[in-house]
Amino acid sequence: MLRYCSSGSDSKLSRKPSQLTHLARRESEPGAGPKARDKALRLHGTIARKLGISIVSGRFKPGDLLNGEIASSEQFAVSRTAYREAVRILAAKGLVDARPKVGTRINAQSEWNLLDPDVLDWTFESEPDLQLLNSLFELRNVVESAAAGMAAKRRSAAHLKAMRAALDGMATHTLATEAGRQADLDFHTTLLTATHNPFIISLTNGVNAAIRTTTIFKQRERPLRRDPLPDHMRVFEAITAGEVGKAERAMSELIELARIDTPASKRRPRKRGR
Amino acid sequence: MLRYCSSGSDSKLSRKPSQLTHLARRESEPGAGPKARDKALRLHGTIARKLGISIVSGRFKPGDLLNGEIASSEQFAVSRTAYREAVRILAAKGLVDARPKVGTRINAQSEWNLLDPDVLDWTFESEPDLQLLNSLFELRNVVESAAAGMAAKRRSAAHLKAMRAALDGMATHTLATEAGRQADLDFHTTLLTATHNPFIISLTNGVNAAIRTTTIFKQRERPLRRDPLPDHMRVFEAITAGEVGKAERAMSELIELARIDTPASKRRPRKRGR
DNA sequence: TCATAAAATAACTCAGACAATATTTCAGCA
DNA sequence: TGCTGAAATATTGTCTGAGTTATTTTATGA
Repeated sequence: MLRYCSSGSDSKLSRKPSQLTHLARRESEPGAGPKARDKALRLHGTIARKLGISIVSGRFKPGDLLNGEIASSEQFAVSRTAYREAVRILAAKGLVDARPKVGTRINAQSEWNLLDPDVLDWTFESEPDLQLLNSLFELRNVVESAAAGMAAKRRSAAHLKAMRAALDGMATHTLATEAGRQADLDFHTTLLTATHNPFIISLTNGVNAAIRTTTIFKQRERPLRRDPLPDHMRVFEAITAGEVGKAERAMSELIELARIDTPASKRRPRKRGR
Repeated sequence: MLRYCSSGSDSKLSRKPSQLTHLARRESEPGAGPKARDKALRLHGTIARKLGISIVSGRFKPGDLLNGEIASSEQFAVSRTAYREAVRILAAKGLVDARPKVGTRINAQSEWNLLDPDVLDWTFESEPDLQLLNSLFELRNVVESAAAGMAAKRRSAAHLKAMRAALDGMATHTLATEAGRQADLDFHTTLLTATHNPFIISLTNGVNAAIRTTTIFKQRERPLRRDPLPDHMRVFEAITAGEVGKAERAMSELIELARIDTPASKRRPRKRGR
């Protein structure tokens, strides 16, 4: 019996939300971790996030109808305005479809913008499903390997210089430090820039961000198995030499290494039976 | 349809239809304005589209501030509510960033969700920029070729059957008819389904839709150069035989053919200077 | 039976007020 | 002077309650 009603919640006022008390805020988090996730979400943003997680996690299923605006806004203890803006966000990402007289219906998964950064974030927020994570690495492998090949053809001297600097940064600081991770990110960002393909840049940026947070999140449990620096060096050398195939293969190895080091997906999914 | 939560709140208070005051009616445009491609876009959708096109087309540049909500809503002759929901859509797609006291700022292109179906649509709405279109075909080539390879490994008998049926449809009706184009779409959709990778499905669906409309739009100017059916057959045969590399190469050829047949990009852009 | 019109319902739009949030300004003090 | 912190300010954010529109369902008539 799923219900996202606030029945058990600490709603002070039963009805008449005239001056609603400040809802639970999610600022705190004084951790020294990356503030990337700290975006100062507003009311509509938090509700979109809640609903979005409920949808991508499967708690709400495609074809289901959300409750009406009045009912839903009351459940969340917000105004219809805020709730509607939240729904608007979800509709913009293809998760739902709102129509007069019909209601707000959850779309089929094929309609979702799965590669939207927020949707990716919500997807891997709760349960980093193993199957799904491997699918994401599969796509990343395809796209980023090709990107390395393009970079080998199209990189400029400035690109090479920036990548070398990033590798130096990775060497001095390790990946355990924030500075080291920043250098890693710089390397990949520069490589993508060298492709001169805005779509590949947009796609890979979002995907890597999602994977990175997933990785960081679980990182404490155990250290990296292998030093990723040599693999990065191989990619860099191939790009410097302008060897397309070599760059592609080196990047593919690098990503496969990253996949193996991502805790949630230890085993290779070779049981892809039909 | 199951509903979340109790449906107890059926507050049917008396809604007395008091005398109707005629509000300010927005100008009823005699069919000339926005129409055609949208399926019953509402007001906020229409404005989001207008603004979105202004942004992706470069009329509004990154870093610029949009006018304030009151000014903008007056400019569009809509309420602040509708305008705000439009901005919310754009923000959900990464095009803008709205913050109190600062205003609504247009993000850098690297922040945009370029692969969002709507953003793609808006991008190729006005001016199918040659460079950009080739970048999109480049991505499509990478991803969909790999998808064909995956399909060769993972397809089921049902997939093969559906693809064969689609090919038959393409043969009987030509691509000049709607039924033929539907069969073409079915073929590609089935192929993607066979990859079992939701991200690749989501990505390619959106990209192909954008390319398709661009192609269809310009189609009248001249007929196709070459019959695409043989190329499709080669892809199908390779997938049937389970030959990964062959399927990848065949799909790559197919996409290259499509690129060449897309009017906006006649010549190969080989001057990709660094 | 089918086409057409009326009713019902949900999202949609409107208007105006107030609140929250950053930026900017400026007073107070070392 | 130069710095710190509080207040003014401008903009988005949220709330309320009403009326409007689109779409489905039902009723009606030929």
